[in-house]
Amino acid sequence: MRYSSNHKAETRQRIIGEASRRFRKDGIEGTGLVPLMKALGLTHGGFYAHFESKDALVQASLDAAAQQTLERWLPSADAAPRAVIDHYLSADHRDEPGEGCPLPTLAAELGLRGQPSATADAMVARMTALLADCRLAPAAGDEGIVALAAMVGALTLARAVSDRSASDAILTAVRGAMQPAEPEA
Amino acid sequence: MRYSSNHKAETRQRIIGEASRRFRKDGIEGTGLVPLMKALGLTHGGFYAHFESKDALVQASLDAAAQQTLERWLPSADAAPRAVIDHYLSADHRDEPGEGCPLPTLAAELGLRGQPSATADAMVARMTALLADCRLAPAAGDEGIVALAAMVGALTLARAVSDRSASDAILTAVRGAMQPAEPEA
DNA sequence: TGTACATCAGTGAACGCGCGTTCACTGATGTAC
DNA sequence: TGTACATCAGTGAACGCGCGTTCACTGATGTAC
Repeated sequence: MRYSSNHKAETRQRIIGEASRRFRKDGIEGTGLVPLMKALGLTHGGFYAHFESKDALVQASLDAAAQQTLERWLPSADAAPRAVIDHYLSADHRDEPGEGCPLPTLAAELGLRGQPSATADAMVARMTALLADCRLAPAAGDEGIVALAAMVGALTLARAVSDRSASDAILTAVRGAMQPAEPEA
Repeated sequence: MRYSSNHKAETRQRIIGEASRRFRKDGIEGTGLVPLMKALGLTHGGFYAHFESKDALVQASLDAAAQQTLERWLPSADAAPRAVIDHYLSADHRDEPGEGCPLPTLAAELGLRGQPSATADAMVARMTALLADCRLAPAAGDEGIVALAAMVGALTLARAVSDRSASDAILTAVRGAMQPAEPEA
């Protein structure tokens, strides 16, 4: 079977799209190439006509997920930053990891696979810039949970990022922001 | 070979200790029972004299890691909360996931395995109480990274926790704390 | 005190399974003549 | 315009491997007599 000139590129994009969803939803280890290709109506043997290895697909899919997430949010971020934040921290986003930000799902897995990724670096940088004017002011009674989220998030990101000094900067920034009530002398 | 009366209990504890380190360092999927038992000088067949399944070991190891982490930090937390926070957000803690807090490593994996754990609930509750008096005050220029860490951490924790209303509370608290600079009208 | 036996933590071979990857092959279509 | 051929995206069987789990067995030791 011979196909139209852009058929191969289209198939490649379909593989990346499905993979980027599955990696976020089921993790990298939890996503097999056989079921992935089958879901697209293809056989697994054809995979290697498009990618050198599963790792190459991981890289391409992570890039796609990062770009898709940023493209969806960046335009509205300046006009309505509240809406972006509300969506990020919504039950919908929590319950649909396959469609959402790749950092919470994939950062930990990249970190423990010993595969910190430059894509994570870039995404962290872009999101940080996006949030540069954001103040953190927990309501009374919520200080603990907000502090814990920042600590867990900081460690997760610091392990995922490939640039060592960027990783250090994440830890330093959050460490500096934490102001525990010191015990009375 | 028959052993002293507490030999079996000791072996069980050795398995849990090694597993809890490996799960944090390499992930649940990334930790095989064969290499795990071999590292303890045992054969894998004997595993099932101690645990019903790998999932049972995951549960026991997660409990052990949570308890160990809390026991190490709770005593000094009242006297020196700054020291606890500084260690949590240190390069050492980042680089030694096997010895550290199980939340950053395991929360995402539990969440995507669809295995939210009551142990995560309990650990989040204890840590939140520990940090209840903590104010968040990022230095100028660090607002973005601190905000991103809190968002990523919140989503990671919200996916790991088994109690739905506790999960909602994490999202709501962090959402409420985020105060973006609104654009000029 | 000495012997026979029951216990049971640990052994090691085997199971079926899904994984990532390889490879000889197919066959519809664009191209050359 | 009609025919022969080259291309190459996709097929499907096969590979070795490590996984979680099962199970018949071992053999040192505590217990019963």
